Parts: sequence; structure tokens; C-alpha cells
Amino acid sequence: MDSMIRQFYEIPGKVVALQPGEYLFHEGDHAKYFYFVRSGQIFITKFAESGRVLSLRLATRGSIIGELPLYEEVPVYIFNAIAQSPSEVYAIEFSTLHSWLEKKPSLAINLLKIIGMHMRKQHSKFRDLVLYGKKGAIYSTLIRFANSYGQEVDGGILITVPLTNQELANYSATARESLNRMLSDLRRQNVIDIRDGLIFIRDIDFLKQEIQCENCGREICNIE
Amino acid sequence: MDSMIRQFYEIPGKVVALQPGEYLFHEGDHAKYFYFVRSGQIFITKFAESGRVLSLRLATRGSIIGELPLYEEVPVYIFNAIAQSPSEVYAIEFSTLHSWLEKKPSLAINLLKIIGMHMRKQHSKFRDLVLYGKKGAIYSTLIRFANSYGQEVDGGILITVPLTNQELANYSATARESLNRMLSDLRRQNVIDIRDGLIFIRDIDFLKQEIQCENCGREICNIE
DNA sequence: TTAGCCGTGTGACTATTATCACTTACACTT
DNA sequence: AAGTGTAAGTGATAATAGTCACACGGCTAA
Repeated sequence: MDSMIRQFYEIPGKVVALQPGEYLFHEGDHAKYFYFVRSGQIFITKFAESGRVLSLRLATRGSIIGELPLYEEVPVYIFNAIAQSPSEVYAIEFSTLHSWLEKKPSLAINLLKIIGMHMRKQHSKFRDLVLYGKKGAIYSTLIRFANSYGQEVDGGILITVPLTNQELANYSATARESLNRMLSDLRRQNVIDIRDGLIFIRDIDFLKQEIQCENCGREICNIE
Repeated sequence: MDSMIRQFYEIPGKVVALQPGEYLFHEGDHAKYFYFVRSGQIFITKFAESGRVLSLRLATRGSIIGELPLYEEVPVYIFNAIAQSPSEVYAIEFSTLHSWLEKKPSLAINLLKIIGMHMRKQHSKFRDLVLYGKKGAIYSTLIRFANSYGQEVDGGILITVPLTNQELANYSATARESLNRMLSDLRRQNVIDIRDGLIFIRDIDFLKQEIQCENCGREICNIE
């Protein structure tokens, strides 16, 4: 992915630094910039009227953010972007990006590739959720976090991002209690474990099998 | 949308005619062509191992199909495309499309716009489903069909596509019986009606309100 | 004209998931 | 060391959705 975004650095823009918890933008804000992440992690979320939070991505180095309103008549962000850790993003104005895309076909093609990949991610998530219910949503979230932020140790995968049960629940649109019970079950079945507050996946194949994983690869099946 | 795809007609390709029920491609097939629909309607579906069918779109004149494997290393269709009515599609080889995209930036930009729109559609569907459960999925499907195939009559909207309960259920990943009960409830509440086997929506605002519709517009909230 | 098929409708039951209310565990402050 | 706050864990119950079984009606082909 890194090779694909390298080209975007040539486009004039500015660097924005964010502290943990700081918003890059809110949903409903007028959208002026297209971003990609240089360092750190950024939560992409959406609020429901009921007060629930739906988490969609955890963007990291190389991820693009705010691409959705790119060619909208009235460009408005439809998600929130909040720094999880100290982060830096590169901000390019839509108008600047537009003119560069017109001049450089290879840039447009790269963006097509990136957005196409996003489509695939979104579809595979949709599939997991819709066909296998909350179990599908939760197992799929674990697999995606493992693919994006997992570190292989002791024959398992340690998810190196600290996440509360509530945060994990937000990724699968599940009640915290339901998520908690599922994690407890998985722990009892020796599929996962908690190590210093981080999730350690002993048997990722079990998770994949349960949701009939199509093994779409780490390029697609991730949370970035 | 039609204006956006006009440009694609300049690219050499071939016309493929389909009879109702005929497959344009199956999921898992090696993907060679990018299509757009000239006439008729095409179901886009996905099969689950359990035998269930998940319906995603009903493509019509101006819709693009098979765009997902565009820049994949091993291009494979991930959905099925089946004609619902006698249809004609225009087929462009990926390799041909690639070279045209490189030569014509405006073509790449148009494709970006179209795919960006698809992303928005997908996100809004995801939201409806995830935040409002099956009710969200079903009401949202009705609204989308109304936006794509609705005809205003008698102060309501008639969905001009004949759909069985099973077909509608496939769009919302719901059991036929559950869908049936929900439709019955809506009928009792005078929100919808059945006219000669077609769904007639009396009170679309009720449906929109129940799923906290963000009024994203017909360009986004449709089933194409 | 009638048997067969298909789609609809519905009751009874089961499974899944959410909600509420509370206890426990742990880190951090004072 | 006690007090406070936050997250985790859990039981009981309610709400939502799926499954199974079957009745009914309309259409069609023999």
C-alpha cells in the first residue's frame, strides 16, 4: 500500500499533528481536505442518534481518510476521524487533488486501485455481518485487527492495539455485554486469551472457519 | 449517471444479450470483462454455503457491473450477475479499459466518481443494517427500490419491479417468514399495500423516519 | 376439471442478541 | 490505606429474528 500512496506526497499539502482523542473532522463537517496518515492511528467512527457509536476503521500509516466526499456537489464528511494515538496526517485540498488527478492519469489510477480495495473490504465486512450475525461481526473484527495490528508470538497472534470491550463492541455494532460473553466463550474454548490487556489469538483458524472465511488476503481483510 | 457512462461507449467492446435467468457471470469465475448495462435488469447476488442467497443490487440501464476485480492480481468475480428481464450489457475487456484509463484522465476521473458513489451506497446500506437490524435492512431495501424503480401514483409510490417475498428477503438477508410478517405489519399500519403483486408504498416517510434516514438523496440511496 | 406447483400467510417454538441491574477487579489519587 | 473511577464480568429477563410445519389460494398443464 505504501508504494501506492508515495505519489501523493508530491502534491502540495500540509502536515497536521493530532493528540490522542483529538478530532481530525466530525461527521457533517464541510469537507475540504483529503488526508492520508503519516504516523499514528486514527479511529473512523459514526454516531447513531441513540447514542451508540459505530466504529469502521482504525487507519494507520498509508491509509487514506476522507476520500468519500471527493467528487460530491456539497462535500460533507460522513464519518468522524479521531486520533487514537499521537498522529500525523498529510492534508491535500480537494481542489488541488482534482487538478492533479486531471494532469496525472497514473495518480487517478492509483486512487482507483485504493478505492477499489476499500470497496472490497467493505463488501467482505458486509458479508461477514449479514451472513453470520453478531458472531460474524465480532470474529471478523478480531481477524481484521490481527491482520492489521497482529504480531506473531508463541504460535499465536497478539493484537498490539489496546482496545476496551466497549471499543471492540463498537466495531461490531454489538452490546458490550454480548461482546464480553463471546470473548469469555472464546477464552474458555482456548481460542483467545488476554495478555496485559491485549488480545492474544491462539487459534485464528477457528475464527476463520466459523465465519466461512474466504481467505481474501491481508490486503482486503483488515481494519485500515 | 447516464452522462457519466456515455464516455465508456467510445471504448471498443461487445454487446452481450441475456435472457431472464441467464447468468452473465458466477462468483469465482475468472474475471475478464467490465460491463455496463444498456437495457434490462440484472440481479447482483452472492451465495452463502448454507444455501442462502444474499442479493445486493438490481442493476439497470447505466449501472456498471463487475468493476470490483478491475485492478486485482488474480481477477475473480466475487458476485453473481443474473438477468432478471431480457437485458443487454456492453462488455469491455479489463486490458482495454486499463489502456484507455491511462490515456484518458477524464475517463479515470469519471470511473472514480462512479465508484465513489458505489462506496457511499454501500456505506449507507451498512449503516441501515447494522444500526437498525432487520427492520433497518428491510425498510432500507423498500426505500431503495422505491428510489430506483418507483413510480408516483395516487399519492404513493408503486415499485414497478415484480418481487417475490423470497427475493425481497434476500436483499435484507432475512428469513422469508420474517420479511412476510414485517410486510404484513406495514400493511396493517397502512404504510404499504400490494397491488397486482407489486408493492405500493403509501407512506415512505414512515419508513424513512423509522430508520433515521439521513436523506442522502436518490443518487446514493438506491438499489442500482 | 383436477392434480400439482408455487408463493403467501401464520402459529408454535427455538435461538440469538439486547437491556437492566448489579458485583468484582484494578489502577490511580489523596 | 481508603476512596474513587473505570472497565470487566454475569445473572435474569425481554425483545428480536429464525426455523419448522402446515394451510390456503391461484395458476397451469394434462
